[in-house]
Parts: sequence; structure tokens; C-alpha cells
Amino acid sequence: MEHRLARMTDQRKIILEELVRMRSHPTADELYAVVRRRLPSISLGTVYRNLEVMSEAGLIQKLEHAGSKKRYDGCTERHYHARCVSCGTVHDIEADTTLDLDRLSEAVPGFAVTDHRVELIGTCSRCTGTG
Amino acid sequence: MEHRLARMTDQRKIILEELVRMRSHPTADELYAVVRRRLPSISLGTVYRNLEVMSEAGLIQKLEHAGSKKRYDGCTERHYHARCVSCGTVHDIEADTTLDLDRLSEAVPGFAVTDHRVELIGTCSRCTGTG
DNA sequence: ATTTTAATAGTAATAGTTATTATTACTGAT
DNA sequence: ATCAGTAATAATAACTATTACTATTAAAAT
Repeated sequence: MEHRLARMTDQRKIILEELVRMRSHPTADELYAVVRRRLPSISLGTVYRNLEVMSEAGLIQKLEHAGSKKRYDGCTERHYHARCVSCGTVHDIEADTTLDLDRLSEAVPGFAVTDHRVELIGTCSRCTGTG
Repeated sequence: MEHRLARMTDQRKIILEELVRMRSHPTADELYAVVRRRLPSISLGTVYRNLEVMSEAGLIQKLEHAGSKKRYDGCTERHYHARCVSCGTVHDIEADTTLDLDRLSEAVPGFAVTDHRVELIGTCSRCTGTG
């Protein structure tokens, strides 16, 4: 499962740098647009491939569950997310686990839990005009 | 947001019946295969469109977060899900909420929470051979 | 230096989903 | 019951996000 990276190319390094710096949870094409400012000739396929291998290598997180497009997260520490239904952005939740995982997993006999996701759905302050 | 259904056609009725009966959380094409046994001339587009309008009408649930394909759930009551990374199936978790939503939402200032999702990730009994 | 391998840019192909179009079937109102 | 208006349909085209392919380039290993 854990795929090792043979080389750290410029493309790979810059994709990682920008993703970590962004703090938002960009889609591949959003990140592509940002990285292109530093590497104008990079191709979208390279962005996708590197996001894939870097998430396999545990350098970043892939958020497959956050809507229709995949989003990527430069932070690998456990944290939850709040997704805005209006603009699609994904925000971090710093709070620690409040979830009784054992009790939940008991409800699905034989299911071997390796991970879990919590996602709040709602509207962000920018979209309500509250913030 | 809540779209009303003007008519309950045969296609719509049978799609709904089969989805509720199935208990699994089929993708559009899986449901299409089942519905076709009763309505051989139905088209995949009709299945997609009806799943969309019925989820807007609150008759069913759309699970956009459960992997790459959308899955649909004939049960509209609040419940959590366990997703198998091996075969992609989605299982219900009957357990009630153990989540301190207020505390979590406080961590995202100004975010207006309307809903939430909890998903366990792991391997189901069929795939581990445990069940 | 030469060979081997990894990664790349560019492009084609695929998968899942949505939109379009011409047609058919309801649903009143006459 | 007929007609007008609308909703839904089957079939298919278009679209979007992602993955795969291919020839080339660049880095490591020999």
C-alpha cells in the first residue's frame, strides 16, 4: 500500500509546497492553476499523478468523500472537515475526537475499522455573510 | 430546494420500490440492472434523473461522499455508514449519535451546520472472510 | 560514459453523470 | 372524448473529472 517515491522532482516538490501552503483543500485543477504560476509548462496529468503517489506515500491526504471532485489536504494529521454546500469549500475542524468508534463499529458485525471520517455540512461564514 | 414531483410514473415507482427493498446502497447502474428486470426498456438516464428528483423531494438519500460513484439509499432516517475499501459496499450503522456537534461546529466560526456525516472506513466481513 | 529506470508533457481514452431532443403519456378544461 | 399544456420518457450526445498511454527527457546506478 505505502508506495515509496524514488525521486523528488521539481514538479513534485512544488506541488507539495503549494498544497501545504494553501490551507484550503484544493481540487487537482485548482492546485494546477497555482502551480502553473511557478512551473508554466507543468501538465495537469503530472499534478494528478503526484497527488496520487504522494497520498499513497502518506505525504498528503486525499479527500474522496468531500463532494463530487476529489480534494487534497497538505495536512496529514487527523482532523475533521466542514463542507459548505454553497461554495464547495472544505474547512478544517481542530476539535479532537468525540466519537465512540468502538460502539459504532459494533453495529456492523465483522467490519474491521481502519479509519473514519466526520463531516459537517452547512454554510460557511463567507456565504452567509456572517463572517 | 425541495422539488415536488408532479407525477408518480411506473418508472419512478419501480425505481423507488426496488431501492427501498434493496437495503444495499446501490449505484445508479446497479439499480438500473435491477429495475430493468421489471422494465426492460427503461433507460439509464431515467434512473439517474429520478434518483436526482426523488432525493430533492426527500423520498430517498443521495450519498455523494461514499467513494467515487454516487450511491443511493432508500432509507431517509438519520444513520451512519461503514464503507468497505475492498469491495466499495456501504453498510448501515444503526447506532445513534455519539457526536458533540455543538463543540465541533464551534471550531469553525460562523459555519451554520445543517447536517453531518459519519463514515467508518475499513473492510467488511465478506472481504476479510470473517463473516 | 553508458545503461537503466523514473518522471515528464502532451494527448487519448475512460467513467460517471448530465443535458438535449424528439416523442409519448398524463392531466385538466372544455 | 377531444384538445392544449405540461411532465416524463428513451435514446443519444455532451460534458467533467480522472486515468492511461506514448514518446521524450532527466536523474541514478553501473
